[in-house]
Amino acid sequence: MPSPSRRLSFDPIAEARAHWDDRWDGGSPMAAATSIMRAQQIVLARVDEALRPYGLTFARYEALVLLTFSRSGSLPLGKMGERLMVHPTSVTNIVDRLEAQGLVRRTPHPTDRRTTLCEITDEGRKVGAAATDVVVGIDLGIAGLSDRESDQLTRLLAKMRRASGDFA
Amino acid sequence: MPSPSRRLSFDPIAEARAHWDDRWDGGSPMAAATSIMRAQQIVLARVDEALRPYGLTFARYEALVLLTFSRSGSLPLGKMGERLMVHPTSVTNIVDRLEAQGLVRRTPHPTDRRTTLCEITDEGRKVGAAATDVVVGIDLGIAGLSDRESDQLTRLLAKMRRASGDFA
DNA sequence: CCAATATCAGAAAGACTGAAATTG
DNA sequence: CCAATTTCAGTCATTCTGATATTG
Repeated sequence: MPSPSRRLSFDPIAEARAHWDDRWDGGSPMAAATSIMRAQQIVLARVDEALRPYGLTFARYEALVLLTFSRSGSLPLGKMGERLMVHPTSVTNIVDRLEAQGLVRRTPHPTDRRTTLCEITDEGRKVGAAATDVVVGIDLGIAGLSDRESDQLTRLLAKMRRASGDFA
Repeated sequence: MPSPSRRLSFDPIAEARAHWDDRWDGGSPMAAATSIMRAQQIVLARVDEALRPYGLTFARYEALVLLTFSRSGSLPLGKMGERLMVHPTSVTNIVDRLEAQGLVRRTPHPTDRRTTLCEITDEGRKVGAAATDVVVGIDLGIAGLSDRESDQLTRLLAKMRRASGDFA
């Protein structure tokens, strides 16, 4: 449990919003940005807790899922970094750990010998599936929203991500 | 800059969503949770970059703003931890650094001698205001949204946070 | 004696910089 | 010779656990 997080009796962001508007312009984006930061803490705490029994962090879990969803079950490390938005050296670290757990293996790229492929193992698929069962089973913090609202949230964040250059 | 992050040619979450729905229920909350995680990376990267000239991280900046907005300009460390959702030892660390920068000072609590107050200094108010000018000036990643959409986003996330026990 | 508060020591995970090795 | 890919060494900031001192 990352945060002892006793429940507050009020919404700290709504309160801060009032102060923002008193002194600065741009209260809307500021409140939205702060909301994103805080929501992320909640989601991350729950997911990491759910993944702990599997020896996975959210970052490693995401890598595993990415490989599961890929056509060949393998991807160049560089591609993984792009998709997961992580530093090249962090990819190395993530794959190191997954490989030590036997969930992925490094294989040479068939044509480009500079690149290394990361391939998910059978065990990796098993663990990934089991972990996903747990993750979809817990309340991700999103449970307070209907599917319609969840999708609306996803859509708004997609618009924001697109404008930020996350994708085209 | 945390992520080299070349722009992708597609939305990775929309793509993953299709795979989710093929194999599991609960695609909506999963996509929303993943969107939150990814949006946070974008916001954090931009804010941290903007704050670097001031020697502040987002966590320390938030602490500074929290004190600025407080009535007396000071708060017990424990209260700060609750508000910022950080571990008690992390509060100690944050305040240590802010104090070393001369932006806050520790003062004894008038009645409860167990607790320590963290008080913002004049310099802290100055730096906090200057940093805020920069933060509201940059594109937080939210610029792709109208104020109306930003507020909608904030509202959805507030609903989610409330349901998650963030506040009552 | 118990609870709350803050701190400390230590460990761990993560992310970054800068450099190197290999290959296209 | 330059660019791309990955790795390594090292550092740094952060965060957690467990323990401790102090006080209510």
